[in-house]
Order: sequence, then C-alpha cells, then structure tokens
Amino acid sequence: MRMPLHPAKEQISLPHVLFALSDPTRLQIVKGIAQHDQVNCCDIKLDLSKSTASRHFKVLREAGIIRMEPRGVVCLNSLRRQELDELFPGLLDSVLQAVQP
Amino acid sequence: MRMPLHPAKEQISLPHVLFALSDPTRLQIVKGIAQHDQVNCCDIKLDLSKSTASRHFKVLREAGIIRMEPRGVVCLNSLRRQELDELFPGLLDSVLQAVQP
DNA sequence: TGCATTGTTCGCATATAAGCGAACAATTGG
DNA sequence: CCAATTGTTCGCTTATATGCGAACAATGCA
Repeated sequence: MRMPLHPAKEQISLPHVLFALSDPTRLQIVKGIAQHDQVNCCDIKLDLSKSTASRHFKVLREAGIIRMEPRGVVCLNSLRRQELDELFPGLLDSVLQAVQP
Repeated sequence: MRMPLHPAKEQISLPHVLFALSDPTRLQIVKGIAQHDQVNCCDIKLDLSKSTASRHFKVLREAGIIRMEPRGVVCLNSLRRQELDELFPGLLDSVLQAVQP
C-alpha cells in the first residue's frame, strides 16, 4: 500500500464534502466506517469492481471525509470526525442519521 | 410562469439533496433564500446566463430543497424547511451554518 | 525467494453535469 | 392588443463522473 494523500483541514471544502456524500455507494461506505470504525476496504461489501470501489474510497479521502492508514497489506479507514465537526458542526451526524439503515 | 413540478416529500432522497447542495452556486442560492425568504430568482445575483441560473433552480427544486410559487411574472422561492427537517433532521441547518458568509 | 492478498492506476467507454444563446411561454401594464 | 419582463426549454459544446478489466506496487507468509 502506498501512502495515500489527505487534504489538510483548511483545504476541506463544503461543496466537495457534500459531493462526496451525494453518492449512495459512498454513503454506504461512510456508514460502514462510522459503525465499525477502523475497517479495511474489503470489509464493506459493494457490488462493484475493486477498481471502482477504490475510486469511491479515493473520492471520500480527497474530500477529507475519511482517513486511510496503511496497515500491512490492508488499510484501515476511519472518519475524520473531529475535523469535520469543527469545520461543519452537525453535518456528518445529520447525514449519518439520515442514511437509510 | 408555468407551474413547476415539486417532488412529494416521500420522493426526496438524501443523495439527491446532497448532490444539489454540492455546487457553490446552488449553495449561494439556498443561502440567499434562507436569509430573505420568499425571493424571486433574479433577486439573487449570479454571474451566469439566465438559462444556467434557471437550471440551478431546477436542480434545487427537483431535489426537494426549494419551493417555487408563480406570482404573476415572477416566482417566489422558499425553502422546504419543515419537510427537510423531518426527513433529515439538522442537515439543512448544518449546511446553512457551514456556508461561508 | 516466490506467491497470494490488497489496493492503486491506466485506458477506455458511456453517462451526466454545466455552460451558453436563441426561441418560446406566461403574465403585467400601457 | 402589444410590448416588456421573467423564467423555461432546446440544441449544442465541453468537462467531469462512473463503470470495467488489465497491469502494477507493496506487504506478509510459506
């Protein structure tokens, strides 16, 4: 696993965050990460090729929503909760609340 | 002005709402409507052709975020606050809070 | 050292979004 | 009735998103 690039907190923008969250697949990913915290990518079952899944993770990462840490052959994903809450108070919570179970 | 089509509350979906909000121009529109409530389209100054502006309003309307009521030659816009708050509690508030002033 | 595992990247195809101007529709007011 | 105003729609162009498979990179394990 190569080290993925994450935007600094100041670079995170509301439109990009909302766009990243506007896709049902990515909402599922975010929900999965929020529920279990620290999951690797293939823990979240998606009916997609791995290249497409990888791109969805990339969109979330580049929007500043998730953090990906290499752990050997796997990478652990977590939400950038604190930073997002500081930038956009209440946003992530309301979205997670609203995602259908 | 023809009568515009609005989705019923049950048809409003989170991904569509988030997508509609993921554009800076549309965020400006939403903010403008939220601040003044009941504004007509050309009250919100946009550096866009009127056809493009019209499409942005249409995206917001079809996502269920705004309501457009014909008033003569003009149409009045308002947020569908109550329905959105019922569907996605806190979402609209956190977005409005986060939009840069 | 080899090989399986996991994820990224590339190239390609298709679909959707976003921008504009021109033409159209509906209403108001002279 | 006619013209001005406001917004929609259409046709077009360009840019971006989304999907896939194949090839590549990095790690861990036998």
